[in-house]
Amino acid sequence: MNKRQPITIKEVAEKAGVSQMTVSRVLNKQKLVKESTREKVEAAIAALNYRPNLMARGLAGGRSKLIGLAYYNPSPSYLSALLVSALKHCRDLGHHLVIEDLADIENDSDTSAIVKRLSTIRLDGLILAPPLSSNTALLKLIQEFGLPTVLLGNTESAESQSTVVFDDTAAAQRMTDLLIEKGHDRIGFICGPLDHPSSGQRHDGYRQALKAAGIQFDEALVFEGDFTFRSGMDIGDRMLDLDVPPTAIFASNDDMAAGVIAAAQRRSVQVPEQLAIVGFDDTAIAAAIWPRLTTVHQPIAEMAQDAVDIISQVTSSDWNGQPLHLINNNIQIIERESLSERG
Amino acid sequence: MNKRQPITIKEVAEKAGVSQMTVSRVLNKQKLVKESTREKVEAAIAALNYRPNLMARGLAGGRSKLIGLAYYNPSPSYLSALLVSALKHCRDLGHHLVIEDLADIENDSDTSAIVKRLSTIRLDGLILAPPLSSNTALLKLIQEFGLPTVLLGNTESAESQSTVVFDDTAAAQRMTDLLIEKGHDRIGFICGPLDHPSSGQRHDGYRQALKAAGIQFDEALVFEGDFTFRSGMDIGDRMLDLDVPPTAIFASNDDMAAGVIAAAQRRSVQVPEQLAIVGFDDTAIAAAIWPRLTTVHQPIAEMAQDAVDIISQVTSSDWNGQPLHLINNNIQIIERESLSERG
DNA sequence: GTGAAAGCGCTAACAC
DNA sequence: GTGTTAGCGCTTTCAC
Repeated sequence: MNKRQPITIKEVAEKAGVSQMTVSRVLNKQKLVKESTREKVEAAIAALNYRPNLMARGLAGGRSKLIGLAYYNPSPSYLSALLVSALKHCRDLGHHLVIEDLADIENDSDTSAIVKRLSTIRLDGLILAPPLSSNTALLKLIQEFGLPTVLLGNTESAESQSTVVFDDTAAAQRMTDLLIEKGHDRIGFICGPLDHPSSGQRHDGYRQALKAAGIQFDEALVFEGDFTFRSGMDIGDRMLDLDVPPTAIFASNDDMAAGVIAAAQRRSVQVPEQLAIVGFDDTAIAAAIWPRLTTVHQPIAEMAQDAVDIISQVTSSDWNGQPLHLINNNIQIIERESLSERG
Repeated sequence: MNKRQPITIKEVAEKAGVSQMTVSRVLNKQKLVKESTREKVEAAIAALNYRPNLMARGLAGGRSKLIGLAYYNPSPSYLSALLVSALKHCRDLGHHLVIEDLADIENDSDTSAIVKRLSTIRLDGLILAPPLSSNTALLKLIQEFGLPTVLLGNTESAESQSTVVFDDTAAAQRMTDLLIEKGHDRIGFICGPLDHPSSGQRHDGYRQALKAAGIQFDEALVFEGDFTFRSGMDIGDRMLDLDVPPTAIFASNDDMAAGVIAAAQRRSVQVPEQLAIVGFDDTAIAAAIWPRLTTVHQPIAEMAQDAVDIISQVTSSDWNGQPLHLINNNIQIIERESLSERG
């Protein structure tokens, strides 16, 4: 068909018998166009099968319709969940997602290299997944650069940038409560990497629940993992090697919980009869192992959608300049087979 | 710093005391610039911290530096592997990845809507993940549209579009050989969805290996799954309910193999002692369960990289117009705990 | 409510 | 080797 000669706004204007400007107005859904004119233009657009050129729009106007999503060393399952949802919502809103894997962000010069890289694409906005969202050096550079940004997950810093967060503390507390309710009082905890603020918060939630239940906190039952299956398995082994092993283990994400299950199965410890194991996030892996994980459902999809919405709003002309802060309070515990009443 | 007033090529040209064109040549690494001039320009670029504007480049020249990656209903683990590698290679080559989830591609009108959507972004090229790469209606439309495309995974159609494929048949045959070698002769097979050409090929490889070993093919041992964990678990249950269950099960991907392991564990069938289970792909889940999966390593990362390379080549000026066809023969079986010598 | 002119930042094609 | 002249397709003024 239209092999390498795409229809332009000019041709649409001619066909509709109006000026380019009017077509542009229709395209941008501006209100100051007479209904009959709008219809004529829309007919011409449809007839010619016209598609606006994103590049030209980006150059001339402000918006590029491109939203960046940057991450660093994510858990694959978290990333997929994030991507799929962000993508879907972008599509609905007519945006496109540009993915940036900020793999080599180790020192300050890397950080500025990344900002440079981001600045050649003319992103309308940027979504930062944890733990990037708490990398203050990066945040500062991006802000200087003036790119609207949404921070995902808890961050200590940013009042000045929009955020979408989950109440990790409350969620971890709820999960620990459940464990206690099921009769456990010797509960191991696997913490996430400390560069994720949510790691500390999940740990806090765990401790608060213990305290509320009058259970003595035992440092020997807390280990730090790195969110990988592998680390969960290693730590599971170490916990089971303790003189008095825990009767339940709460891992700060599903991958590590799956690792603990593997460690238990390898040494024929029955789950959940001899050892209950619970996770956090409710990503795909939680239901893809046996026994399936009881886990905290983190509404990653909703949060991704909110992040896209915020960029979309911030980009629009009627925007008061204030950053938005969304707290997602949709805390749910998904109960599956990896936790049962303690016999 | 440069809040909303980015440096342009003009300023660089002034600072370096040359014309915009010369700066442009340096930017595009063209050879016809005197070394001393090039150095001057590069110094100016560095001093001003200049970043070219992608939109302007895309509008003026041909290239947008944007590569699309489209998929439909992928297994999350396959998708992550693909993404991570494609992303990394894009970065190395100075491209950016635009992800398109073609979720609602069910009928022909959806197909053309998608092509329209793709046409507003000015993609340099498009990578199609299976099973999109064998959707002939989509392929035809994209070709008419004239967008350079790389098809990932086996496709029946396309001689006219570039491809990057894996020898699924040979790989499945090798895996089946291994199973036979370990003493199995009653081997269940879980086929993938039939809209993936590779499903048929993996099945072929399985049958060819049986034939070569003189083992009678038994239709009752073949089931069709949909690449999900869930379907693997269901089919695992059905296989174990057979009057004479298989001693080994070969699933066409890792997620389904993990499902079979879960089904076995749920009914306390020992893996691999009572039932050996092997998968295909060697995605993250293969090593994230216990026992870990023996599986065919599909070089997804290499293939993604090749796909990006092809787009990059096809985009460049010295391109003879012929589609490229890469066959990846890097077949490896990763042996882990889910398969052992039959006792 | 609509149109005309100008130009966003860059590169193609041609000069010199 | 390098500079000049035109646009790429659209949106922003600012007229009418």
